[in-house]
Amino acid sequence: VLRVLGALVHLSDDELTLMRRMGAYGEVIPAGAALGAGERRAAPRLILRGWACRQRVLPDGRRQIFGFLLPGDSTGLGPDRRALDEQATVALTRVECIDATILSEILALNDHRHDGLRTALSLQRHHEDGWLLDHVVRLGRLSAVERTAHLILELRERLVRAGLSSGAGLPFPLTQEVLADSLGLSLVHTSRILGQMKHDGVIALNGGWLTLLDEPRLCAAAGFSPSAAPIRQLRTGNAP
Amino acid sequence: VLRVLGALVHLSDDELTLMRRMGAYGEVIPAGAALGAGERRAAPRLILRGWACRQRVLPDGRRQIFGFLLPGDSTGLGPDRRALDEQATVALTRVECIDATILSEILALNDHRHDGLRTALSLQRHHEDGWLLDHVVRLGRLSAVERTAHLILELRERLVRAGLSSGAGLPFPLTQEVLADSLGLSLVHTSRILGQMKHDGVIALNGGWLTLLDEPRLCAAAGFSPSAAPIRQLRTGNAP
DNA sequence: CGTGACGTTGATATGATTCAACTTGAGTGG
DNA sequence: CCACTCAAGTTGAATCATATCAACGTCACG
Repeated sequence: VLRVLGALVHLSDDELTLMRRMGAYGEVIPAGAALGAGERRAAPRLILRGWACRQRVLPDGRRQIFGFLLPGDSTGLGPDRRALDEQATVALTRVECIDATILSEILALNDHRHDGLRTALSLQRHHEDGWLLDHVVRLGRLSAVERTAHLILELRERLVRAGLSSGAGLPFPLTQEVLADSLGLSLVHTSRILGQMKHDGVIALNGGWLTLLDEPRLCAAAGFSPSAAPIRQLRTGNAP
Repeated sequence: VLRVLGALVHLSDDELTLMRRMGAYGEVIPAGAALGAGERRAAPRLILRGWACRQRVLPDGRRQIFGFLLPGDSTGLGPDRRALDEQATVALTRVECIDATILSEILALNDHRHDGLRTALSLQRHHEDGWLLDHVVRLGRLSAVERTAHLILELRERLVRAGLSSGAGLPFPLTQEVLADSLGLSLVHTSRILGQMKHDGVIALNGGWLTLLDEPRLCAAAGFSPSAAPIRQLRTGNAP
């Protein structure tokens, strides 16, 4: 599963052997537990299997999920501190991952032989930042259906790249509560939206597996289609 | 105004002279215009005066603002590509800024004499990422009043650091439309929220100047107060 | 055969949007 | 100096989207 990362972003040379040796630092985190819990400063980690999310919980219990970590994704790896990496990371399923502290130190040496890995990881961080921006747009400007469809499509794309989805179907271990806390919706409303999408024959969902039954319609529902709504003028004034 | 940046983050040595020389590359951007419009790839820029924002516009005209750039903030400066820097940046007021292409190239040389500047700028990027995460929480989990109050407080803190606010009042050149597109609300609703806050004597707003009349109440409204709402249990099941 | 996690569904409440009208104040040009 | 225009803000009424409350179904697991 680790070659996922290599394949996912870049060619690599004897970096592969380095990565394989990292396998020695594998660990397993049960669903619901935090990655790096109990550590003063969470160690960098590479996810081999399972899903996790980055989240923040408000004092009154409300939760907001910033994004998801899929197999092949990493956290804490990279030269500089990153705000996302400082948020709590929680396993949503059983997660198999690698403590990449050593890897991080090796990369910090700036050995040219590891340039490939460095750029690969930096590219990944860049992607994650991009997804975060998409997330902002979802939360700020998309309707509930649009948000849901859009997130599904994002996850599918990422899973396809990671070799975990053929395109028409994808593993989908997310609880509706998790989905809701990610999309900024209530649990109940999320359930209704999903129910509606199933009823409309756009998706099917059972046993943690999601199937795209009508991809064009799903894409359209994601809202980035042309002429989804009449162009909203930016304050036209009271002219005509 | 530029020493704002120096004071804002870090001590510096003869980097100051470097920065002063950068003044030669000053430019003025009228309100409403995009920073870096017409450039194939937007040049790095340092803002001396005025406000700008990073935004994305959907095909159907909806707009989402990711965050604001205040005097002392920069865009495009730093070793690696950054997703935020690749979004459109638009001047909200008349903006005086510096084309920092040269500065960027100088910093890329990794001359140790400029370590201070590099870390200062990297810190700033880190801050901006943090604000983006706050923004996600606002959009996803705060009510309209909470969002508004919270954003006001964030802007105040930043302006205080930049020496542009004494704490009780701050320049506030944002249109209600801009505010709405930032907070993920409609223009009309934003107007009502502001009106209500004024009516309640929490803030006063005129002529682009915002005054905090009742800071404790504003902080409370920002929602991060204890017991703002009954603790929401995470799916308690149907026990009692 | 309880118990708890997860999902679904209905009824109702509320927060936010939309549409539309009306102000106000700052230019601008006659 | 006044009429005109336009950007910005305000307000009311109707409507819609989403939240909340509450109940119930189902399945897995001890």
